Amino acid sequence: MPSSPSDRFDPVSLTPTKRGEPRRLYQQVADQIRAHIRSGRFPPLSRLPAERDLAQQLDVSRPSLREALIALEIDGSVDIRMGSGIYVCAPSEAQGSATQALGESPSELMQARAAIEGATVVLACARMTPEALAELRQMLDRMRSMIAEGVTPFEHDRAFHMAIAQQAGNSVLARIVGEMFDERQSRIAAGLSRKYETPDTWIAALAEHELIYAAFEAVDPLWAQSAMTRHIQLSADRWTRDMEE
Amino acid sequence: MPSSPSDRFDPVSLTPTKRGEPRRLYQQVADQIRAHIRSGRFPPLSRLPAERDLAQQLDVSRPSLREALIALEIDGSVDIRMGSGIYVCAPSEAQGSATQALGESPSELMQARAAIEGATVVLACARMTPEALAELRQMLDRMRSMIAEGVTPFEHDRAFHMAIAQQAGNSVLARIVGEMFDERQSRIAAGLSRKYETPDTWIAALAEHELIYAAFEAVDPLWAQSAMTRHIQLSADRWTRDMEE
DNA sequence: AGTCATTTTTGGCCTTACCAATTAGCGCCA
DNA sequence: TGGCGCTAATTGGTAAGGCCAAAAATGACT
Repeated sequence: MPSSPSDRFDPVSLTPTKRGEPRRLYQQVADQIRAHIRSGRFPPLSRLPAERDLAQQLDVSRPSLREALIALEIDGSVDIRMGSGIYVCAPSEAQGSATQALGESPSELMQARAAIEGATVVLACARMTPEALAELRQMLDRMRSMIAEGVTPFEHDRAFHMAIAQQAGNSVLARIVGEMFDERQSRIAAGLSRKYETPDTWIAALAEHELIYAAFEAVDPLWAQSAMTRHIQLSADRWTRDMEE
Repeated sequence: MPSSPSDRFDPVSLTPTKRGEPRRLYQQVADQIRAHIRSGRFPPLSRLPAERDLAQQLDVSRPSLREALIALEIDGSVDIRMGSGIYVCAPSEAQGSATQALGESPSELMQARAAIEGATVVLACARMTPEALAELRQMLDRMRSMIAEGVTPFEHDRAFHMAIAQQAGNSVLARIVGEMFDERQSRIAAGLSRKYETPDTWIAALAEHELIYAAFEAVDPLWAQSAMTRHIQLSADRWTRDMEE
């Protein structure tokens, strides 16, 4: 057996993060709402849309949204008043996992990701093993087949970056890489243009992933670094381009 | 039947405390499960009944039970494994929400700092200005004079690192650098050895800072990067050495 | 008999649809 | 003007079903 005796627990932030691929839906939704709050679209003390409407806007079912709201209620981000509505708590007591300051633009986020993940791949390259390489290969293959089927490989994209960060053998770095990835995802969902999901952009992203993989296979840290940096840069370009259309 | 609207004076746990009578159902259910765990009916590491069965036993619907389970998952009481079951966490690391640090060793923290700040100085080097350089110079001079007076220049050390991160022109990076610096400081304070503050270690740290400054002055990104990486590495060495004495 | 691949079963994940309970606003009437 | 009751809006909770992942049972092959 592969015997995965070493996962579970890991309550890194307030929201449990499993290294396993599929993040549960309520966590993703909670992140999205948190991002909306931070971005100012849901100002403090304001009431957000009704459960049903919000569920539709975020494209999830109402029970899933309710689960996300419970998570947000527990960490003090929102206040749910029966029969009245859901209200954003004053930021003073919102001590949720990632209380970030405003003024962090998407491009800055991506630049920071490029810098940090660029440094991470160098470490990962030094500790790369045949097993980890095979795991990355498998992820890319599944990503490719999903694209062919017209499905958006959101989670596989995340899993690829996380697997590399994990391979760097530093749980602090892995945590930060994961948090920054989620932050981007949340903001993409926030600007609900979602043209981002056209097959073309995913094909391009896959090709860049392949390049990173090739660098790992060649055990070439500098190549891996530049490939990762370039991938995130291009990803940012695609993102902003789609947003402004 | 589940409702029993007005009994249950049991405002335990960290669940939101509302004075209003009708506590939400998921909170009541979560409390029931917590009680069962404490009473030994659900021993640690055991698997509790399947969702469907448990919902029936507690006489609530499945969505309500799931909401309760999410609350328990967030505060670390249970671990939900898809396709496998719901398991009671070991009491050691249950509760206490903000237990972020577990599994993140000090050496990992410092390695992550070295990687991230190493990448940050490269960006900062590219945007370095005479004004920023003068500011760094001033910080180092004040640091030197404080050491001479036998005062520990804690804040100036932080300010030096933060000024560089700021100069990189990326607020996301600056935030992360600050958070990681503070994380180390808090852990130093936790392990109350504090021999760390001997003048010798500060003199060494100052010399390393001077080296970083010299690299900036020469506008040599690679030199700056290696100087910063080395500084953090040596800093980690001093720290761990002092800790184990 | 032992081992590996395959199938079946278990169990969590998510959705649609429905009804009930509560609150807030509005108009009505004294 | 002020209180009262009604209605619409909104959250609370339930039921049933399909889907997918993980473990357990099965069977074929060596």
